[in-house]
Amino acid sequence: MLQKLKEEKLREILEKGSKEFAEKGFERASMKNIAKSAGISVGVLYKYYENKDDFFNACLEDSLKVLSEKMEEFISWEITPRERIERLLHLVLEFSRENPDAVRMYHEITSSSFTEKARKLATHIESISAKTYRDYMAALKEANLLKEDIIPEAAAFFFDNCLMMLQFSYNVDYFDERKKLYLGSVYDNDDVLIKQMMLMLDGALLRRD
Amino acid sequence: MLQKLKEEKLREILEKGSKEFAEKGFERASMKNIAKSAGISVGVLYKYYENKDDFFNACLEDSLKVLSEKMEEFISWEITPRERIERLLHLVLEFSRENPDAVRMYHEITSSSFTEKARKLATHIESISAKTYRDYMAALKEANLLKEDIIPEAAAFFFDNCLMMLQFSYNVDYFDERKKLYLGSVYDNDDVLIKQMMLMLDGALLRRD
Amino acid sequence: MLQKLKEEKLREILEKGSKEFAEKGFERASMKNIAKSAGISVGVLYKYYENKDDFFNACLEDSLKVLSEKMEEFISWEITPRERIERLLHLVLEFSRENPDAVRMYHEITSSSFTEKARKLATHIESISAKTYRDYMAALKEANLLKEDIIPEAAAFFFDNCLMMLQFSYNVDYFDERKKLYLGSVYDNDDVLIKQMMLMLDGALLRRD
Amino acid sequence: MLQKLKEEKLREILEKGSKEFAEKGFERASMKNIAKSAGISVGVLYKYYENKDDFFNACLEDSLKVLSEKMEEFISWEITPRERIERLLHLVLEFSRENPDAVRMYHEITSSSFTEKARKLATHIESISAKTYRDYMAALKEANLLKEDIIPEAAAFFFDNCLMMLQFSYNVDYFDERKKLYLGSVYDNDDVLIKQMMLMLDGALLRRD
DNA sequence: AATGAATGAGAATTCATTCAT
DNA sequence: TATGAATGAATTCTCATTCAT
Repeated sequence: MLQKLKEEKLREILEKGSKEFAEKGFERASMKNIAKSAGISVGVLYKYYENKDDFFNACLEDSLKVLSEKMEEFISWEITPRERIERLLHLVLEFSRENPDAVRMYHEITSSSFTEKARKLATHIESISAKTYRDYMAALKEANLLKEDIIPEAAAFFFDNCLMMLQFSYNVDYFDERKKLYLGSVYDNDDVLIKQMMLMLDGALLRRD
Repeated sequence: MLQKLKEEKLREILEKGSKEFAEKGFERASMKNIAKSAGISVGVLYKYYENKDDFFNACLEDSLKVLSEKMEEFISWEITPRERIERLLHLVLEFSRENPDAVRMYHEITSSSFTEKARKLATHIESISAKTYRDYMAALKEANLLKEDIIPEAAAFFFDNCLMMLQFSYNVDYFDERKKLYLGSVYDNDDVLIKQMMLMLDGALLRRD
Repeated sequence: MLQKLKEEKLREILEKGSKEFAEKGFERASMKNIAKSAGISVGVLYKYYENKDDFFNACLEDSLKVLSEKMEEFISWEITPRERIERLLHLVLEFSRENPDAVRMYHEITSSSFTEKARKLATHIESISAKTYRDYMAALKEANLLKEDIIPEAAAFFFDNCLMMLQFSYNVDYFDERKKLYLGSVYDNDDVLIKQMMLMLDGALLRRD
Repeated sequence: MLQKLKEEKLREILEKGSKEFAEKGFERASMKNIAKSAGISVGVLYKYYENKDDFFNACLEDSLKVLSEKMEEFISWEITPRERIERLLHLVLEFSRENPDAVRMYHEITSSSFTEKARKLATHIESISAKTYRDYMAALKEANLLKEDIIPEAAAFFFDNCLMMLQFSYNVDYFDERKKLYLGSVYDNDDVLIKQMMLMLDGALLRRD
């Protein structure tokens, strides 16, 4: 019972922390604020986490855990390449919608001057998706489904770039506004956008049958 | 003469400011540092600019000016669509190489919690490229060169997303490391990457002739 | 049995407390640390003692108790004045060796800004030795053994000063290093130092026979 | 004029700092308090000094400077050994009276857990007086004025111990009260005490002529 | 007009003390 | 009764901004 409560509290602390970091960025986020919004005292924050950096890493790790779990699914699907791309696009948007702060925190660490540890954490996640996508593209190549002339690694990079921008576009304020600039609020229709992305990624990567 | 001197000084101030902001991010950048590296006193900084935010905006504006100038060229070229894409990819990398701080500052404002003014400034630039790319895609459509089924606005968005990631990949530390994860240092060959991007963008956007 | 256990525990608490206070000084000593090293919770510490000050006083009192016991012995010895001085020097060093924390805590309260209570406690001990030494010097005077012209009270003060510095020199880091500065490690020989002190105290206080 | 003002201000800062450190000890002294009592903002304190430790060292150094200057005089006097001792006793009291905070700060660092730098500073001063006194005792020995059997180093140590206790007794609250315990307020007469100390030190160290 | 010393609000962090379990 | 998690006041230190010189 006590354990249960603790876990719930810990969860709330991480969530409120992620929220603050996602909204304000590392520097502008305030430990006092986070404590307040999580309904605890600063002391607790420093009981569980050594310092602000450490706490940020914990929030980040917590946020990215979900992401890497999703990634693992990706491999297991037994579907055609086109379906896979489509499903991944859906997955990405779904994840973004459910974990906006995760995406925002992720974007946050792409900013300059971050702790070694935060960097490593993010790079770890990246390396997972990098491997996943590279393997996938290599498999496509093997199956003669990848366009001739295209290097699998470059394809994987291109593919992830597109997905990353998609995520940012749905969660990071700046990119969201930018998306509207391009698509207007008319096309603020996820299905249309996904279909379009599908078409372009298909054309970019896959051999015409 | 005095005017001339001032302008040069102003130039240096903006450059040194952009450098500091690009390297350390807004919060970690220090007004004192900037003044020092520009060879002036903080007092002067505050004579020209109301506050840190205001000065950041000035640096950003200065950095992005070059970007929007380049953009205008884009429209004037009289070349085939494929050439245009290739040339743009080259242009983007060239710009990145010559103005790394511009790209980094640009990336900086994509971060959370920025001033209204900085946002507007960036949005202004974005709206220029958005219009440019949308017009271009519309023209392609008109000329029946854009792939059937593809909405020009979505194509423009997709296209700019790719270019943006390319810029970040060449200038923002985090994305640079990420690029290496995907491509390894083996493919750290700009020409190969550009050619690959070309192939994919071509396949994504343009009708098969 | 329970009482017995408690007493042992109390003993350990006081000892570990004295150790921490002696090593780190009042401010840097941590209640949590003390509790931990005594194998209890902070709650218990605050059950027995009102606050840090109060606990410090208890530790001090405990440490100084031994000192005042030793002092009482001093009076009972039936020996010549010279023997008495020599024996006291030995006693002081012995005490210092067996109760380094007591000496260090004693030194600690000589520092500025201590509680009224701690002050009173120490003053109480001091007043015992002051009386003891003054009585002794008065007795020497009576027996015409004290040097002519010397006021017994001044002699007692002088005598205790010497003993106090001796104690500090053997227990307080700073004074230990200082001792080495004067005597070098060559004379880091207690017997020689005591003999020398003897000679000087003898010459300072006692009438030439 | 500007320089003059600065120097005066600096002087006040160091004095107010020394006062606070002398009165409350390092830990209890508050930078905010010190700034306030010196009529400046905390920022100034941190402009001139890196941190609290650094500022403490500066205060200490400033306080001890006077002490080491006085020490140098000691060597130059051309007087008889007995006169020298007497004059030194006067000097010590005079210094104590004029620089009570210096003595208190000095006593403060004899407490546990101090910075390496503060330690070195104090040890430096100590080493000067150690050398001075040892040389002096060696010279006395040479001139056959030191008591037979007494080792000059031990004599120097003994001598400085007495002087140190004298200083503490006149400046550090605790030792001041202790002095009264021994001497009562009746003998709170410096001249008498000095004369008595003279007699005892003479008897302790010097050969009977 | 230029300087850079001074200001002081605000941030991170610590730790004696309390109190729910 | 014992525990140790939680509290929050207090402390050090930073840095954008001001303003006397």
